[in-house]
Amino acid sequence: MSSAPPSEQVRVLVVDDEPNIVDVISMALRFEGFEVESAGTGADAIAAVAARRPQLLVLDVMLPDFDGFEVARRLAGAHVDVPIIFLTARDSTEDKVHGLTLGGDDYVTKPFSLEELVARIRTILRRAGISEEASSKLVFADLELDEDAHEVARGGRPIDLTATEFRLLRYLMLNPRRVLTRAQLLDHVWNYDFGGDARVLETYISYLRKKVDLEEPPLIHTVRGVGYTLRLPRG
Amino acid sequence: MSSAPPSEQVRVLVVDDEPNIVDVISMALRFEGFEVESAGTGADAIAAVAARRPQLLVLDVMLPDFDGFEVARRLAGAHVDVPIIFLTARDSTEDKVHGLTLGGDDYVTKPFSLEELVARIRTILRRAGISEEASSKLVFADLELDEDAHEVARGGRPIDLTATEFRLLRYLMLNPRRVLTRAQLLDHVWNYDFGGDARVLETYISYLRKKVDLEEPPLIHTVRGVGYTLRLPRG
DNA sequence: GGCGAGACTCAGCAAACTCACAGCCTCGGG
DNA sequence: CCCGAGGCTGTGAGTTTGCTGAGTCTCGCC
Repeated sequence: MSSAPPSEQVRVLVVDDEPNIVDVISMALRFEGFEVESAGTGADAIAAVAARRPQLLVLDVMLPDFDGFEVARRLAGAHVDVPIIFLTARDSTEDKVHGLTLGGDDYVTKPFSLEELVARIRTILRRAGISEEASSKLVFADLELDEDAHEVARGGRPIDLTATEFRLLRYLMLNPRRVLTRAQLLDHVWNYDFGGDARVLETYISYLRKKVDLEEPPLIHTVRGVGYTLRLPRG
Repeated sequence: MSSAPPSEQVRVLVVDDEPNIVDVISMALRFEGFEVESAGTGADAIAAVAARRPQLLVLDVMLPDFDGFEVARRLAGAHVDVPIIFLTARDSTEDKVHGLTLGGDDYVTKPFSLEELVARIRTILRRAGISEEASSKLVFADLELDEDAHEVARGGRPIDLTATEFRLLRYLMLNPRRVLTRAQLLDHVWNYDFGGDARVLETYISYLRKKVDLEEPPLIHTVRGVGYTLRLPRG
């Protein structure tokens, strides 16, 4: 939603054996302007990489034939140098992934929010020089958010945000002046399997306001019956 | 109504097993300049998509054979990439819809107002680049309404409207210079199952006038015995 | 194992909104 | 000019919606 697709779309290969996950990720990435292929096994993944030469892999570590690390190893062995984002469960396999962020790679633990995944993808593409966008900074009025450094400042004064607060603010800043519905915010900022009380959103808006909007002109506005928006006070 | 149909009409497929709902939606959309097909079951829907290649689906989640999500899944499986607006009841199924705003998709909970539905359709077509209109702004004389930002201004001065006032004004602005009957206004702006006193309409016209039409040339005009219209004073 | 931070739930309060109603006003026909 | 139907608007009740402080639970860290 944020941006129009560039003249040349970036090709991404999504590898996961759960069709639901593949669907959700594919939809979101297509919508973000990526060209998406998918595969369900390690073997398919390697074949698809050879055939389509994607510029980035989103790769589940848990695959029916051999695991994601093995896929990465084989690609490296074949001198295919493509950045990878690993999807991992929040369990023991998480440890194995730790060393991976050393290369161009990164990982995201399931369940994740789509915002999270897209942000990682953008970061990696930027680092790899593939993306069109050079900056990792979002700016609205005197509010700044650095996606890479995970830093936020208002009027130059740094602000500490928790992970959820950060994601929420980032999504708002990606869509300034547009009213985002509760559904959109919940879908993008919370994990894809979040099934809880929708009122969390209000709680976090409240938190954000207390940290970000205490001073001067408030930027976070409620649009009753619709949702929230980031904008300068009017008139 | 709003605008002359583009050289090529946008094709919409409406899927619902309640003939009443299909009729109401179809009529409204045809009136808005869409080319409308309909189907009553999931199987029919898939066949119709294959045969007619609609550019958008309005899809009830509750269908006699298999549900709307399944239809979506099968279409995705067949690599048919068509945006979908799901119709859902305000109950447990509402939860399942969670995640749908991720892709190009969206949902509307029953009972909805036709204005609501049409607004969502326009937004999605705009986002998907299918619509002829790139802008989310409606303009009539010095009155402006931004659908994305949910902002209204008269002569540059911002105006605060409630949700209902906003829908009513939007419907008027979508049909400038045309006289809209009370029935049309009630049907489009209020939920289709609204059973209350038709005099609400007058109340809201009154509200709107106080907010929008206080200054200079009044734009909202009563056509006695018929309805209301948005136009410049004649003479 | 205890502690603290963060994520989420919950409930009560406050404000805003929707709608009904009723009396007044206006328009247009006779 | 008078009258009636149709339209307008102030008042207020009932409901919805949103905000916030307090509490629970989990998890990582010491």
